[in-house]
Amino acid sequence: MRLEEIQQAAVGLFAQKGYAATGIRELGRAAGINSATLYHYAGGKEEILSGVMRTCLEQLLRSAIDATSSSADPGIQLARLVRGHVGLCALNPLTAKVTDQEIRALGSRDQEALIGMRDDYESVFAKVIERGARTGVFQLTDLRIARLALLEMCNGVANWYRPDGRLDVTEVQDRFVEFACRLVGISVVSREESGDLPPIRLACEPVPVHLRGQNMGAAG
Amino acid sequence: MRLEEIQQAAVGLFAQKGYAATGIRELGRAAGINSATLYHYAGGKEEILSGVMRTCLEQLLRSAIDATSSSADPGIQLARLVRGHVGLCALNPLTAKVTDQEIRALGSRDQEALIGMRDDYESVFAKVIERGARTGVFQLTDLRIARLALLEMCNGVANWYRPDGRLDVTEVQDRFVEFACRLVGISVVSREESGDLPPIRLACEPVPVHLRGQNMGAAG
Amino acid sequence: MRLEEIQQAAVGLFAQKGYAATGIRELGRAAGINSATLYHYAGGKEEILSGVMRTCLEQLLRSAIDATSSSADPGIQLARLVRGHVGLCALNPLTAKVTDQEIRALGSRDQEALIGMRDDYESVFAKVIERGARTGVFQLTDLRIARLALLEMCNGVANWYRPDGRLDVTEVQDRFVEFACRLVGISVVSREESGDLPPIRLACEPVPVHLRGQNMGAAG
Amino acid sequence: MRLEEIQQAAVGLFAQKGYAATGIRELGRAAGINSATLYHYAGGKEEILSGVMRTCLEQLLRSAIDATSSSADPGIQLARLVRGHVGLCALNPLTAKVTDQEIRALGSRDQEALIGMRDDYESVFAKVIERGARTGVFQLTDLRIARLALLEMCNGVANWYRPDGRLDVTEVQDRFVEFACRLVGISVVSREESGDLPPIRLACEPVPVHLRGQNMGAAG
DNA sequence: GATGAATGAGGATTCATTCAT
DNA sequence: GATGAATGAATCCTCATTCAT
Repeated sequence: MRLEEIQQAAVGLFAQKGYAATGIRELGRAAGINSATLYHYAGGKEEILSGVMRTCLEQLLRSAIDATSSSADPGIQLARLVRGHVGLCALNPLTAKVTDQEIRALGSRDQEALIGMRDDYESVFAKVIERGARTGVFQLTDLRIARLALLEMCNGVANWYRPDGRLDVTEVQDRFVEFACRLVGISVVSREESGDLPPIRLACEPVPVHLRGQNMGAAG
Repeated sequence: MRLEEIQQAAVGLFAQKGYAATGIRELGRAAGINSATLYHYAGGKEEILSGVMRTCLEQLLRSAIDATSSSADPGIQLARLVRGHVGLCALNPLTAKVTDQEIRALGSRDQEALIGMRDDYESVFAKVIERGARTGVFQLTDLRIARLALLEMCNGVANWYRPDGRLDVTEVQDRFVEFACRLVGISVVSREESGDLPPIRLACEPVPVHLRGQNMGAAG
Repeated sequence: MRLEEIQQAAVGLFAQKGYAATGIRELGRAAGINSATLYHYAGGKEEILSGVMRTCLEQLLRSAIDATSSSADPGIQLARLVRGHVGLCALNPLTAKVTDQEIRALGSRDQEALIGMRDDYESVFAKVIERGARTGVFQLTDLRIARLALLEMCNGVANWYRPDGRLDVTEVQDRFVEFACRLVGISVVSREESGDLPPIRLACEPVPVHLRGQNMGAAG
Repeated sequence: MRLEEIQQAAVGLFAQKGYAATGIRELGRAAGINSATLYHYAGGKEEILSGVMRTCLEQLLRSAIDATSSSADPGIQLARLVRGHVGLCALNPLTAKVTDQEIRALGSRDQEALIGMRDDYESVFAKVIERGARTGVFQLTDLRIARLALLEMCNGVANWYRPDGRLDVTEVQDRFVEFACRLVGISVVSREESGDLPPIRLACEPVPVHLRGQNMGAAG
């Protein structure tokens, strides 16, 4: 689909140079089309950004619901939340980075909606942490600080992980589950208990170089 | 000094809207001067940004050297590094955020120099972690991931802490020292062992509203 | 063609006010388009200038080669060079004036290239004069001074000749051939021997008022 | 005197970059003073230019009157006019160049006055040529073309002659007297008949490098 | 006499977007 | 479906000039 190619090009540029510093002609060039054609498929610069962010946040929300629905144990829930978040950030680092950093670029309409989604997502973490602490499972002094530290740590994955690097996604997920468990003061949740959430590649994430041409038909 | 007022106004806007999305007239308006006058004192938009970032990174580097020079214990060194980093991020959240996110906006000349400083800073963390792991003090599987997780977690403070909020800086520092110790698998380093580093307010950090006018003479 | 209209407007203004004193909005207004549109067709102020100068110098070079290729007699060659140069300056006075005076306004890249072309052109004169003097045909004491005097005299035509004035181009050419011959100390070369070079109007030369609308279709 | 230093700096820059492309701060820097101080002595950018041009044209006019007052012979008068003009252009090439090229930069008030002076000067040439032709001494077909060719040829000296070069001023004057005589069709006027006009260095002409420090007191 | 500070106006250029083709 | 053409608004920055010190 043409829209997704445009989104991929846009995510790549937005992640690298920032939304405001990326020109619409530049976007078109990266997508291989005229900048006017871009409006036909994607409807404008801001709409591209909001579409990408919505895709990302929807997936995060779905992932969070999955993570918390199959077990009532706060430790397992937390581990699965972290595994899902880190998985998404590792497989879609550019999309995740853009989603995390460019909300400010949106007009108030989109901004409010997306901030709402992000708040919904974070409140899933907040509730798990709260229940873990209240039931005495987690050893935490300040729940809000713990949640923020945890989320920032996980978000950070998007800043340095690259799918074409030496590290396996699962490896990184394992480490972050371990960090998260230590952070809240529980023993590490095993991969068996936290690991059946297949990480998902978003359509808007640019395809890394080492995967280029893999699933392309005769057209290319 | 006029330059510092300009830097404060700039940091405030850069943190809120991003460097690229902030206009020079807007900067002048925020600083209470004509945009042309701004060039007289600060020499241009990019120079303002690079000056702010240099100030911030220099302070971080100084802080890191202090943190690692008074004790050879990796745990204590790590705790002091974290305390210093979190202290700076908490007292200067906007400056820290801008420094963390806008390196890409600089020309290659400044960019290289500042990336070099940042790398120097991070390598202090890397060395402490490496020694802690090698001596069997820290319990870590992958040192690089641990360092990145730790740094991102600490950097994140700049994204949510506000000096005019309910949280005390010291409180946040304590929590993050605790998180860091748990992360590397050691028992928590006490405030006595990690805490004699007075956090420093940078001249370029905008003065929060609740502190405005506090130390101003009759002139204001 | 749009580019040529822009060049004509530009040459008119550059000749009148100078390159540096001519604004880009002013250029757009004179060409009947928005200043941004001007970039679409012409690519910027300096590019307009360099394009005009290149056009002019290329024509001069071509003319000089023609002038020296059909006869080996230094006197005839000189007469034909002068006839060509004066013809171009008379038919394209504004373009010639701009080409002569605004090299300094260009960046070093274009400047070097165009100075090279001008030097090539002048060396054609130099060679003819040198051969004329060496063979005893010309009576000259200092060849370099003679060449410079001759060229400046001819260039000057662009400063005062106007195609819509009372003087015929051919008349001016005849006078200058006469002057040139006297200058180097030979008897005047007849029009038959020097005159079969049709003077050429450059596309970038603004159309004088008295010729406006002459060859324009219904569209205008 | 301070004004003359400023004028010298200005003439140097105006000749090199053009009036419009020369900044007032640049002027100050070249003169070794603050741009605000420059207003104290010279009264502004345009006033500097008009002052320089007036100095130059006044000298030319004086020289023309001298040239035509001591002999009634058109040939001798012409030779002396040329000798004077070339002498001034050779000794003050930058001033002469600026005077010749930047009238357009002035406001209408100054412009009219200076164009008037220039016309007065050129009419001296016109009258001599007219009388030479009417009395049958000069062999000319078109008097106006001859005058323009002659003047442009002489003006051109300012474009290539440099006082610190290999050529002697007197040598150049001799050559141009010769050219002028040939141009109007008379035998060459001897140096004895045309040469007792000492060329004058204008106060606004920048001192060439090879003469620097020659007449400077202990102050420098 | 000399200057740093200050500014409104304007410099060239790029912007996101629309529209006729 | 796709694009070149077109533009008003905005970009960063420099301008010549004034003035209080």
